[in-house]
Amino acid sequence: MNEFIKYILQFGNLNTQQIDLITGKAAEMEFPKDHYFWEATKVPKHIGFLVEGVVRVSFYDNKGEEITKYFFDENHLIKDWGNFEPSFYIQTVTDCKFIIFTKKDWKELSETILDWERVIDKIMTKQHIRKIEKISSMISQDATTRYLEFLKNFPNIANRIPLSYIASYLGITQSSLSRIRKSIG
Amino acid sequence: MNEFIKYILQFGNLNTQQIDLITGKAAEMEFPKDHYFWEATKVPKHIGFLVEGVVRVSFYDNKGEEITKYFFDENHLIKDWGNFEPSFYIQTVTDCKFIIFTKKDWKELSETILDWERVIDKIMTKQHIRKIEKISSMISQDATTRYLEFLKNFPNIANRIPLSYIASYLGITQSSLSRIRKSIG
DNA sequence: GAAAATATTTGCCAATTGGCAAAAAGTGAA
DNA sequence: TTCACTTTTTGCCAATTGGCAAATATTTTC
Repeated sequence: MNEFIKYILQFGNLNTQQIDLITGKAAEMEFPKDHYFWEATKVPKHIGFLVEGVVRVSFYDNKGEEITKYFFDENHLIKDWGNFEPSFYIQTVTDCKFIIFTKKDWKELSETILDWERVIDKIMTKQHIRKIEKISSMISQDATTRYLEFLKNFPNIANRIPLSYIASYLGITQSSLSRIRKSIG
Repeated sequence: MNEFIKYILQFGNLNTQQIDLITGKAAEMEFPKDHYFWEATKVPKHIGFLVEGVVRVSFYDNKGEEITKYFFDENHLIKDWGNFEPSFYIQTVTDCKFIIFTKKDWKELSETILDWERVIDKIMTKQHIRKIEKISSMISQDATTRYLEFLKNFPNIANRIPLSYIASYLGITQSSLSRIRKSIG
């Protein structure tokens, strides 16, 4: 929980009272590895702050192949969780710890804490920009470089999640990734 | 100018008075094709709304090659214009029409118009998300598909700007792009 | 633990793309 | 127009990646 507050405080000031209000509404939730939120969106349909673990977002392309679109890791705010395109799947790829807010509670925070929405916007903007940097730096790199980049970004999961997740994220085939892995030892 | 107001109004309500305030501070500026802002950042260092034309952002990679990182086209708000990494170049690739605000005027708008910053944040968020969609859909596509995608996004410039701009944007060599062009007629 | 199911690696060959250099085409200046 | 310069195209070959299928390896289930 402290992680979350600490994270928020980087983007704006909050007094003790406001912090208490937030923590009062925040619910910690843990999900095991491989949990799909898709069938279970009922609960965390609102806002989820990923405290620990890695999540991936995937979809099925027009060939029916499942493509990993993003990975999220620690300290990532997932807003509009329920508003992802319906064809997107959200899945934990490791055990995960979230902080969840219901829509109602979130609304109350917006109304009570001046600047709340602005702080959240700032966070989302930062996340978006980082994502753009990450993705666009992948273009024009060969597959090996992209994989090394992935290893840097997600050092702890490479050998614990299916190869296919990473391969589709990198935009290459499983076989190619397997060969790349071999070649870099 | 109307374009700009029309665009803003999609993201929030403004009354006549507010609109007048905005248009009073907005300066239309035109720049010819191939104008680099880099050496001339003095003027438009603040906020620029691209009304007409296409702009590209580029940088030099570690091999000393100039890479086109983004193209922007109509109805794009360039915020923090002066805050692009110093190593980035901004250049018009066609004749362009901008609406420019000075830092001072912009600040006044923020202070006078309630929600102004929030509206702008919404716009930036939308732009970021679109960019993420655009870029990430390019990964895992072969070069021909990426070029066709580029043609869809920027239908009017493909044959009017240097091949090298497009090639580096797509992450391929000029020769490859030349061959692709030939192959798709 | 054994069998079944799933995931990964490998082999083989084809398609794509890169690297380099030369040729061709286009552009601008005098 | 002609010459110099820049951009684009092409040829040639190498490196990378894809596609498919079979072989291994790993994980799950019973």
